[in-house]
Formats: sequence, C-alpha cells, structure tokens
Amino acid sequence: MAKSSPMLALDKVLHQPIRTQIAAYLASRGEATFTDLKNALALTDGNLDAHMKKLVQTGYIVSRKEGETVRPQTFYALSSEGKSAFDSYVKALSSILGIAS
Amino acid sequence: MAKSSPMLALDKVLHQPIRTQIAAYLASRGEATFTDLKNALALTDGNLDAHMKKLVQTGYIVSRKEGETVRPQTFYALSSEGKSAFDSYVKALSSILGIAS
DNA sequence: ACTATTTACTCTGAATTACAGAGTGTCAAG
DNA sequence: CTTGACACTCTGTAATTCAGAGTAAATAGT
Repeated sequence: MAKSSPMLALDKVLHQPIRTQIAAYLASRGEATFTDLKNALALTDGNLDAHMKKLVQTGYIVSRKEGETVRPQTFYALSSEGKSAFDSYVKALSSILGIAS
Repeated sequence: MAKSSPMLALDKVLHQPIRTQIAAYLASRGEATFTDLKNALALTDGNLDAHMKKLVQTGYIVSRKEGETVRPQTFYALSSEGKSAFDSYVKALSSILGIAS
C-alpha cells in the first residue's frame, strides 16, 4: 500500500506567535512603524527588534525611511515575497486545521 | 480616544510547527501511536519525544498504555483541556488571519 | 537455542531562538 | 542646558528545538 505523504510543514519563520501577528498586521494594514507594531502587539523593544530583523533578513519585510532631515521614521511592509509566503502559509494552515480560507 | 487593545496572543505551546500538526492530527483522528505520529509527520524519534513530552506536561495530551504482557504500546490523544485549548487556538488564529472558521 | 533485527521509545548535549533590559543618538520642552 | 520622550539597536541569558545515541523487550532467522 502507498504510505500517505507526510503533512506539509509550516513555514518556521512565519509560524511563531509574534511573527504571525506581525505578518497578519502588515497584511491587513499595508504599512506600519516600529511603534505601531510595538503598541499593537504589546511587545518590548528588544523583542520586536529581534523579530523584525529576522523577517527582514528572510526577505519577507522591507523597510523604508521617511524624513531625511527631520527625525527619521521607518515604515515596514511585507515584500512581495513576504506576501506570497504569508499566503501559502495561511493556505497550509487552513488545510492542516481544516478551516475554510 | 480608546487605544485599541493589543492583539490576543497565540498559545505558545500550540503555535509551533510540529505541535500544531500533532494537535491537528489528534483532533481529527482521535488517537495515535508514537509511530503513527512519527511517520505522518516525518520526524526523528528524539524530536517527536520532546514535543510529546511538552504536550503531556502542559496537560494537552494524555497517554494510555495498551498491553501489559505483550509489547506495550502507547496511544496518545488530546485531553479535554487539550481539545478546548486547540479550539480556542484555532479561533484566535482565524480571527488574526481573517479566515472563516 | 542463540544471535540479529526491529520496535518503541528515552536521554543527552549542542545549536538556535526568544526575550528583557540597558544603551545610543536625536529632538523638543522647560 | 538639562530632562524626558522617541526610535530604535545591542548584549546576555534562559528556554527551545532537534538529531543521534542509548535501552529494553519482542520477533525473526539459522
């Protein structure tokens, strides 16, 4: 008999409590600042920084600096790679959990 | 103005790639042996053991030994606590990801 | 009957990750 | 000109994840 294929694994970068929420937040809002995220998710600075770093390193999130001479602020958003990774992640999850996407 | 309440956090025990799949597998199948899980999820022994240990410690999974004199086999299943934790987890995820549960 | 293999786990230790709090630089107010 | 807030970044520690080695019992082979 054919042995059933192993379940499709979940993206490790995205399937982590804080990062899933960052990605979801950005997916629905489009863009956010460090402080937006920090307040929305109730995180410490260091923790948020570490997760953003990983998301940027992975290529899922891009940042854009606004204001050269004034106090600069960074806006974060999902990259197109990040968007499609998030999409596939949601699909995989839906199928594993048996919910309608 | 009322500041929006922080997003509801995701259960750390359940929101981990392997454990989410173990819970989902048990939620749909009811019961499984160590080897069932190992094959279905394509895991190494040590890795599966570590995750099962955590799930049992947390109280989400209960084990039952079958066969006193014959080669014993352990069956794992979600406890009622595990079931409701999994339910809330799926609901929380659905609301965060904006999908219909 | 005795040895080898398989099954069903458990243990150990190394690598990676998650996180809090301290630190840095800039700006604005008193 | 000092104090405080904002926008991050860095560092160290604790916890987590994982593979492979180890153990014990049962079955298979000769």
